[in-house]
Amino acid sequence: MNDPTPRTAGPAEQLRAVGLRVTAPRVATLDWLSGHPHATADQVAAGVRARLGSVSIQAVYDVLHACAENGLLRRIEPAGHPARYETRTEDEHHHVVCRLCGRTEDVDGVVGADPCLDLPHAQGFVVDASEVVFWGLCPDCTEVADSIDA
Amino acid sequence: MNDPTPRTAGPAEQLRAVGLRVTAPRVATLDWLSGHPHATADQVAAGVRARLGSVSIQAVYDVLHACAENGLLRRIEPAGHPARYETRTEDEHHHVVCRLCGRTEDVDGVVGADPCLDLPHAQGFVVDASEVVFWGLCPDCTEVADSIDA
DNA sequence: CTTTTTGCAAATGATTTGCATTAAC
DNA sequence: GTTAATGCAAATCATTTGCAAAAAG
Repeated sequence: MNDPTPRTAGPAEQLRAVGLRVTAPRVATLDWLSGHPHATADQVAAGVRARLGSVSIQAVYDVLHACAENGLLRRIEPAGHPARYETRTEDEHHHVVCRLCGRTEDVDGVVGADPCLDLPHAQGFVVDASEVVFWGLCPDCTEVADSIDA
Repeated sequence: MNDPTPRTAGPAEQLRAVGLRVTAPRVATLDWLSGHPHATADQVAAGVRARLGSVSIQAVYDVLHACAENGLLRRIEPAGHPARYETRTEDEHHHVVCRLCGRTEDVDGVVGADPCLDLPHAQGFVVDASEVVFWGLCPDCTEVADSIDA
């Protein structure tokens, strides 16, 4: 109960824990994003505005950037699509991305602490992270693609 | 000798094989890129201009796009860095990318036809490709980072 | 009351697009 | 001679930056 940064800490506690000021846009962003994973900056802005009224898109970018820098958010940047953000930062999981609409979903269990992705050094690089993206079509876009082919 | 599209087909043959017109910018791009993998559009433009004289950057983009569309080039888009291109399209290999300078190198053998990356379906998606990027610092940037920390 | 955030406007960087000109086939 | 590829200028899109005003600690 008195754990300074419990697993289920609210946005305000999380922000304080990493030394960021607690502001309405930040709390609203973290809170909204926890219920809407893989949202784009625009979607976050819409969600935050629904709660707070007008918030500039630059402020949203600043919130997302500050939180990502401090480990409160994870940023996903699928090639050719706007970046997406999620609050799930604890575990290593990967993503499936739709080539057409950019819809992004989690992929669990496929690549865990897999030995095949352990690579401390390669070509003299000091590697600190590995990232897996699965590309394909989401259910909706598969339908659309099929109806065009037919 | 008479194989219409031999493994080691030159740029011109490769272009004809996929039904693209053979032009100087295209041949020069494919040829130069085969000796300079993981180059950016700007670098390709510089390389092509060294051989042909003035070639517009838009023409280079068009060449890269047309060739990538037709399987003659592979495009790599590391988050936060300009896209890079390579002529190695036959096999599934992955990449290490430097967080600072964007330098990109091949990673072989680590993730091949690995069972852990086989995923025909996920969340209802029809998956057609998986991509692995290893993030870190290249030898040069590691040195720079160390001298700053010190 | 000091420092960080926000808002607004303008800038940036990579890439794409429209259209007339030129070159491949 | 058609059709596709180039050059040039202008546009686009996501994101960043500079600076003054407002809010957090």
